[in-house]
Amino acid sequence: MARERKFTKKKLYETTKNTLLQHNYNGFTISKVADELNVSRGNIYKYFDNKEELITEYMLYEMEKFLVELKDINKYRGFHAQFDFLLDVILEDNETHQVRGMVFHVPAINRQVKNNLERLKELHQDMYKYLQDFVNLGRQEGILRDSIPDGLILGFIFQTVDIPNHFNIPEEKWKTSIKEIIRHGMFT
Amino acid sequence: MARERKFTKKKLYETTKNTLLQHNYNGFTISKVADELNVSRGNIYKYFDNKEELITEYMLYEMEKFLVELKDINKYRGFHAQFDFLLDVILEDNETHQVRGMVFHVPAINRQVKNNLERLKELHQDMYKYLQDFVNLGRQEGILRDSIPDGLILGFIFQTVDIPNHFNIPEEKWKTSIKEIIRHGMFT
DNA sequence: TACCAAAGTGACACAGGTGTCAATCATATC
DNA sequence: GATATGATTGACACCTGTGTCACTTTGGTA
Repeated sequence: MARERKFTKKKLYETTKNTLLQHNYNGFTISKVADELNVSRGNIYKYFDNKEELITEYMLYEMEKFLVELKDINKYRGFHAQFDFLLDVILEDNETHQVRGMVFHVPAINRQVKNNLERLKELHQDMYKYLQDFVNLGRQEGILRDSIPDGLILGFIFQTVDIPNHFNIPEEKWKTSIKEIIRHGMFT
Repeated sequence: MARERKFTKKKLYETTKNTLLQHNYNGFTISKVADELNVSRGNIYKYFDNKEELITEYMLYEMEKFLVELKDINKYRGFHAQFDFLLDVILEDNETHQVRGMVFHVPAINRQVKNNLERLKELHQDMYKYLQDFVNLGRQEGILRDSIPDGLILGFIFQTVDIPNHFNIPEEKWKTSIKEIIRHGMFT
């Protein structure tokens, strides 16, 4: 029918993610993405009207992927098993969670972007429902400290997985240490 | 002698800090700072040749202030007392620590900025000396878990104080919960 | 092999930020 | 009141990124 595309949607999203991680929302430009893909800027505008649409659509893609994974948390019985699963999932692609925080920087410049942002908000609420069930289970089983408010429990988990591994501690050691520190802190 | 200034250096630094927090390094512009101060852009260039100089000099100002506070850690005897002091200091102006992370985005565009960045690196190392002594003390006193590597201990503390308080938990409750969770985790 | 639809390009006008500088303004001091 | 000095401003030229669009390229199909 027509010419072959120089990049797939997946490759484009991957580049979007890397560019966001490297330069943050404000340093993100279509030019950088185009350069990275060895493609002209105009080409990208064939698929996305502006960078806000590209970014929000990439975010929807990531968020939907994450929710599919997260749903499996209910396959696990007991809080301890769910905790282990959740941490594995989050640690696996913690980069995604860094990107998620940038949502607040995206201005709703038009109807399309506005819709995407609203849909993202919905997905975010879905995510919180699963996580809240998880926290409730922990409370029921008497595993989570009563003195720590719900808002801090989840904030704590998401913040902890983003600790930069500056000293390049090996991945397995890193993961088990992170879990241990979340469970029992750093004091003996 | 001459006309009165429309803003003090302190006020300028304060605005710089707020603008950085709100827009990140890449969204930071001299225009925004000037607007905030109700002053013309050109006026700010009388005191700083470019935004990199403004930002790095502001960072030096904050870092020096922080180090003066941090030095007092040695007035406290025993790891528990030092831990309590350190967390109070960091939680007090945790915004400053968010800004510190932006150092890596500042390009060394000229000699002056390069010097500032080098000086910042030195101060950062000074800071780490104090913190490493603190960690060593915790190890000596057998309070810190052996299984958790040094690199994670400090990363953990700095990351934890940046947890966003989305649910507006009252400050005192927040602080004590943060300390508790760092000390003993969220499991019973 | 000629066609044509989708993929891709580069040039254009525009928007906003940068850094400079001559001109203007405010005020302490004489 | 005149004056000198430092503060402040706004206009200028430049740069980078944006979004658009007419045009070119590619390759499957009639």
